[in-house]
Amino acid sequence: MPEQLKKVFPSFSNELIQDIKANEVIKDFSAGEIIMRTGQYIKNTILVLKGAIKVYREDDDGGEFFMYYLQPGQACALSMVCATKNEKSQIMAKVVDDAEVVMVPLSLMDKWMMQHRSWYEFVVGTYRNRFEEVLEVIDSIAFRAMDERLEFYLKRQVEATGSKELKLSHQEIGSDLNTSREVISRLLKKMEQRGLVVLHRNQIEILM
Amino acid sequence: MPEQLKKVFPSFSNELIQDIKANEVIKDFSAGEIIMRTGQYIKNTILVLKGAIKVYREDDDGGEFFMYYLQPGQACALSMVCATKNEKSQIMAKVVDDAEVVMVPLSLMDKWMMQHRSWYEFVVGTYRNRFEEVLEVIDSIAFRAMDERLEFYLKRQVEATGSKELKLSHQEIGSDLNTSREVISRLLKKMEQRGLVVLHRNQIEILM
DNA sequence: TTCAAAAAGTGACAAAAGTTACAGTCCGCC
DNA sequence: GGCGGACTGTAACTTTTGTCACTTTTTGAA
Repeated sequence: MPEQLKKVFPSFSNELIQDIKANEVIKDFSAGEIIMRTGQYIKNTILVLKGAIKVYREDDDGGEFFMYYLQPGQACALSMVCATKNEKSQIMAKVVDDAEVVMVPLSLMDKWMMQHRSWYEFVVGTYRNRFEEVLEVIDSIAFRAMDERLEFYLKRQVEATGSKELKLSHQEIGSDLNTSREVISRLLKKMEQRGLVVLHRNQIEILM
Repeated sequence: MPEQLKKVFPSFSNELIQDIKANEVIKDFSAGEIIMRTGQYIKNTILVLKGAIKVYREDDDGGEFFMYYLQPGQACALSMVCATKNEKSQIMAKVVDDAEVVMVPLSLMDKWMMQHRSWYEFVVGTYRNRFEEVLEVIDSIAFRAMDERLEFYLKRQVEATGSKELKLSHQEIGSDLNTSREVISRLLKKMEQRGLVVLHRNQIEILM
């Protein structure tokens, strides 16, 4: 297990790995499970060892808006700055590929920040990367119309999954982008006509 | 001057204040000036002593999308995690009320994080607050139509300026929300009819 | 094999937002 | 007091997006 940690988080120092090992709880989640709900109290920082997790922002009427993926080697930025306070989660995290995650008690965060240079750098880097990713999401919704937002969304899925065969239904894309299935179907058809994608049932082949 | 720092940043320890004092450069900016441009290299962390600064996200075609205010006692979150790397600014910051800011060289960031508990807590808190604010901005554009986005925008202006008399033209609101002046005029008129605002030239009186 | 549910295609229409065009109003300045 | 520029109001129109209704296709389970 420490070998796996070291492999997935190569920047961590050996002492840090030891410390994590001494305090870790490893949990398995299967696809479809919800790791964290909006409003729930955050007690742990989450480090992803395996699988894929989609992070959403929710509104009051049940809408879900996709923000980013958590992949192996990454961590939930928000859970890292909740400090000791009784902070509630501002996001919802859903497992899409069977996942294995390390849960680190929040109480250790501050200590490790001071003790472990590699942890400090990881946290700061995580924060910066997430912030920048969220800014790009803002760009797409603030400046772009739905057709471009869809392209942006598909490109991110390709990046995140490392595959050009996306296993997604029009319905799922629609709810990730907070629009309707019909709109997505319409736009995908146009993209197919432009030669950017090939459509199959439950699968989209990206040619871009 | 150290008194002013202590007053505006009451959580800072005396040692931290001394350290800042030893390294600070204080700069004045007048309304309309741009403190930071998109793509510019970040060399300093910015602490606001006085005035008001609006932070924008820009797109390639000259569009500007308002994200949040920087007020006295606050700092630019993004400039705090740029670390030593040659990071480029992802945002644009425009002074709207004559401002006085402390510029702290980025090179000191890491050191202070380790040395000064109160700096560490300030940075982490800044990060959390900005992230949460940005998430709310995402909510407004992802889930809400323009009429509700406008209300959200006006409420934030009231909060930020501490006044219910907003000195804003329809044009400025339109470009902050990345829409046209006409749309804003239309929606404001409707809000006036609903009794939520009173419209004047270059000024909106908020009754909510 | 059949049947129900999920997925996808599509036309028709409604609503929201963006665009164009122009008129009226207020303000500071000469 | 008059002039030019910035600000605001508004009608008419287009485009984009959302919604409704219905069909067809595919898949998996009984």
